[in-house]
Amino acid sequence: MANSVFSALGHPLRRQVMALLRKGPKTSGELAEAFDASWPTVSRHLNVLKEADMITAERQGTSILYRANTSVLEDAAASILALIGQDNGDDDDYKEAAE
Amino acid sequence: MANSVFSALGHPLRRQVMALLRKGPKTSGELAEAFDASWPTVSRHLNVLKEADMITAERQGTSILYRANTSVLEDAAASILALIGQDNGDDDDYKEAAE
DNA sequence: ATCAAAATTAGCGGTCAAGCTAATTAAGAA
DNA sequence: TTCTTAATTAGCTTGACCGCTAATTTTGAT
Repeated sequence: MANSVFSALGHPLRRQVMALLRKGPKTSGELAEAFDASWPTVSRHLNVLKEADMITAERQGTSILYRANTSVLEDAAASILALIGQDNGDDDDYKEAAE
Repeated sequence: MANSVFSALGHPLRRQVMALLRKGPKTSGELAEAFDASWPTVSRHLNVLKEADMITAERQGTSILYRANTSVLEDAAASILALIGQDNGDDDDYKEAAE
């Protein structure tokens, strides 16, 4: 969902995780070592990304492999562009519409 | 900056404000009436958007006109696409890089 | 069964976001 | 000046987020 994806992107560490995963899957340990933050802290950020469906986790023996889910990011970019597109969505009243 | 833009997009009311402003400038009052939230609440959301440089405010007599700043959203969309692009940014170590 | 490594969960303290009502500023009209 | 309307700021409460250390789970090896 849009809320969780944009909120997840709001933290620089999480954007950097996505940038790292762009180049291929990585284990939690590899990701944790790439940052100054403690391992539990990185792990929690990974969980935020997973909740937003931006990454997938797969057990690989003793480690867990994370992969980026690029389609969610494509959708996010598209929804931003829709916000500034000229195609007219002509309703003006958002009362009761907020989640 | 990326942090504030994505965080701002994390709230549905703020995305809806941007969607409304896509169709032309509006006063704070017009925006406040479009939502269920109280006027002060909407006003604070507008301030978040302004801090993120996503809108501009201009006094117009007794009202204040808000306009969308589309270039910031274009940049945001581009930076998401960069996160999933194939062009190789070959550094793997984000230690000390987090803000 | 035991041990070590990988990773998450629990728990704590501090800060920040979100909503409201009430009070205050700013501008224009009478 | 005084009054009304537009909008923000102030103050408060609630809940979420962020970082850490310590404890727990899970897997695989001995």
